[in-house]
Amino acid sequence: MSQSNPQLNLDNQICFRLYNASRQVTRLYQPLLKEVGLTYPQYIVLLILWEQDGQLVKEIGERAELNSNTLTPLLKRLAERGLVTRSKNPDDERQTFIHLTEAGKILEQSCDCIPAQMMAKAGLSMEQIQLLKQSLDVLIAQGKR
Amino acid sequence: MSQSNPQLNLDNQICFRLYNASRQVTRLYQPLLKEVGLTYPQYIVLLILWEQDGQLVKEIGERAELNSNTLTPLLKRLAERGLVTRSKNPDDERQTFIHLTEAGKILEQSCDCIPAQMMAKAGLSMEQIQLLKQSLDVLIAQGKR
DNA sequence: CTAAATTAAGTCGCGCACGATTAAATCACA
DNA sequence: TGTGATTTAATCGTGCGCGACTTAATTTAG
Repeated sequence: MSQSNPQLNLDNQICFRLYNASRQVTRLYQPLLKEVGLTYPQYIVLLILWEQDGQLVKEIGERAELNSNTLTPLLKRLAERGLVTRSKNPDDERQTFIHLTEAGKILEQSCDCIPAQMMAKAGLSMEQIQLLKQSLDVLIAQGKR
Repeated sequence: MSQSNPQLNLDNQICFRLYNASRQVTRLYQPLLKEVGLTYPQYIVLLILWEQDGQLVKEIGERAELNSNTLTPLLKRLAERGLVTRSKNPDDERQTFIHLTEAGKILEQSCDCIPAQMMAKAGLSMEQIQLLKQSLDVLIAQGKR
């Protein structure tokens, strides 16, 4: 151990685990998402739209914690694939509404089985899941202060 | 709730929290890392080198769970900033050794205070940290199966 | 001893993330 | 009513992540 400061040790660093765990989970999703031709962030955005269709870019951004510099190109790709439409709000031309197309709505059914498959892959008990959720929510809340 | 499948609901999805928490933590690090001019992945790689200097690209990759297609450009940037050197192993010319420069070693001292500051920012108890680590380790292990 | 297989690093292309900036529309209010 | 401030989306540049591939060196198997 050439480490002077034990706190710098990677094994003690929550940051490193979080960074890796997040990428591992994305990798776990990949084979499932590949079947429906979606990337992980695209899937997140569609989850938001399946929850509530016809949202503004800003509203999707607040839910996903992503800004227009990430969302605009992503949404354009979803539009090119015919999963969503992008239309200006005539009452306020600064705003862009995102609506699901029929294809986008139908895709929800194809994704129905993904959460259950992921739960199985993750290998966590319901109890562990609950604890993990709580800890992550604290971290997420801290970032917003 | 326009949601047919309750498992698809974002609030129930661990994936979404993990994805957000990971980015939030990166954002929490940013003001601290900006002072030393590092990105978050660069900091991770330097943590690995501060733990053990003189590693192969492959070894760093195993520790960080990153491949050469991510590491090579990142290491080149660190080399351009004079924090590491890249040198072929004369005994096996396929391999590239990464060594810290003096500047790279000195930078460790500047980063000494980062873990403690992050612990304060994260707002988690030691108990919560331990639980979080355990859950994340399970997820990370699942990804490797 | 050489041909095939393996290994390590690098290259390429795409899609995020995100800071910084811009442009346009709307709002506030003097 | 005009004008400066604010809001919203889009644009731009940089740096990851990662799948797919290439290149070069080394190992192995026959």
